[in-house]
Amino acid sequence: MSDKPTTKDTILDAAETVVARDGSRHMTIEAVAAEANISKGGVLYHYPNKMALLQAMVTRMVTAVRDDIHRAEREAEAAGEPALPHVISALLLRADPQELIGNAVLAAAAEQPQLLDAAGEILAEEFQRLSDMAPDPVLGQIIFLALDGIKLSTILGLSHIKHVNAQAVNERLVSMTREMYQ
Amino acid sequence: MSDKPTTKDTILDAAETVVARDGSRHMTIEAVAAEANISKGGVLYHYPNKMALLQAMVTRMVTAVRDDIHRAEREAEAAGEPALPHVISALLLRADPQELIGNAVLAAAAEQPQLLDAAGEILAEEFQRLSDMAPDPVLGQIIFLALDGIKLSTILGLSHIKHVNAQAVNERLVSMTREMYQ
DNA sequence: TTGACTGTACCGTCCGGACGGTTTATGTGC
DNA sequence: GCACATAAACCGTCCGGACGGTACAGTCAA
Repeated sequence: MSDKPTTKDTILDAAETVVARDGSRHMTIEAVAAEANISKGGVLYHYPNKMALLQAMVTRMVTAVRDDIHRAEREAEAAGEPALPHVISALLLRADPQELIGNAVLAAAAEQPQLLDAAGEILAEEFQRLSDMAPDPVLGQIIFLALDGIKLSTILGLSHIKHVNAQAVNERLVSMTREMYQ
Repeated sequence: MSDKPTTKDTILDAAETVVARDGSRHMTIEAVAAEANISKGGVLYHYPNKMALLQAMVTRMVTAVRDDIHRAEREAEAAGEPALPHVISALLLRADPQELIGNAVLAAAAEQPQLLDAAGEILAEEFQRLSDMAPDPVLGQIIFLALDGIKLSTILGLSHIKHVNAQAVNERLVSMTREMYQ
């Protein structure tokens, strides 16, 4: 089931690669096709127009994040532990191929910011729900915001974190979460 | 001296408005010109090409942030207090016209990600220096990351914060900073 | 036979940028 | 106070190239 990625996913991967490397401005259908080793007609066969491609990029990202969250919650429940620390470290350790996921956000924001409205709603509800279940909801929010800061500045190439001991920051975020439960 | 904004600044404001409203993809020289009530030729008189315009947007943003930081540091020194809490609340309270500043980052990332390299270096050094002077540097980093999360998700229209008591988060970030010094 | 493509050609539109004007502001000499 | 010069600020138009999208004939494996 996980052997060969579908062509649709190959195309989405290629699109994210192009965005990360060249900027969303240069994410043209032709460029995506070339990156995916597919013809332009082939891309348009799977996604009838560019909007559909962007929508698919955003949807894939949101569901990937939500699945990670839910998986971490199930693991926590199975272990009889509070969910939040599991969720935080899951989100920190996300094995995004080359940190690519999230370039979907850039591409969508570039073409039409409203494309992100639905995604924003879903993620907002998710994070609201999670931080509300923390003993200290405000601190929970702050931790999620720090996660956003890490991810978004990485995507944008603002290298705050590069020079920093990222490992220390990660560990601290997890331990801060754990300490709320003591 | 501060009566009439220069045409150059009017153009930069217009560019940020367009990016925020229509997406960086639609930030064309014509669109910027229309927003600024200037002709296309007029824009190209002040910025010889689009790259120069983008560069100016980024530069203005970086210097604005740096100036805010330095001003807060001077105020803290004058009051004989530690700098960090002043800096944090200054950055939180930035009176960006409509939160526009920072769309420069989006526009630049869209056209050519390398445009942000220099800006990223400058901001990284600044934040490194600031968090190093905190009693707990890792916590300082985390607080700065939370600031990034707030600003960047606002720019991208990901509305995590909207539903949240933003006031409470802000106050908590400041008080967390203060508590480091006790 | 069908679905998943390839390849090429083409159209309409948009955009960056060049260019040649034209107006406006600022002196400068008398 | 005025004529004039000069440059800065700005306008309107045009061109070449790129891009999104369409169309369609052909390939090829299952």
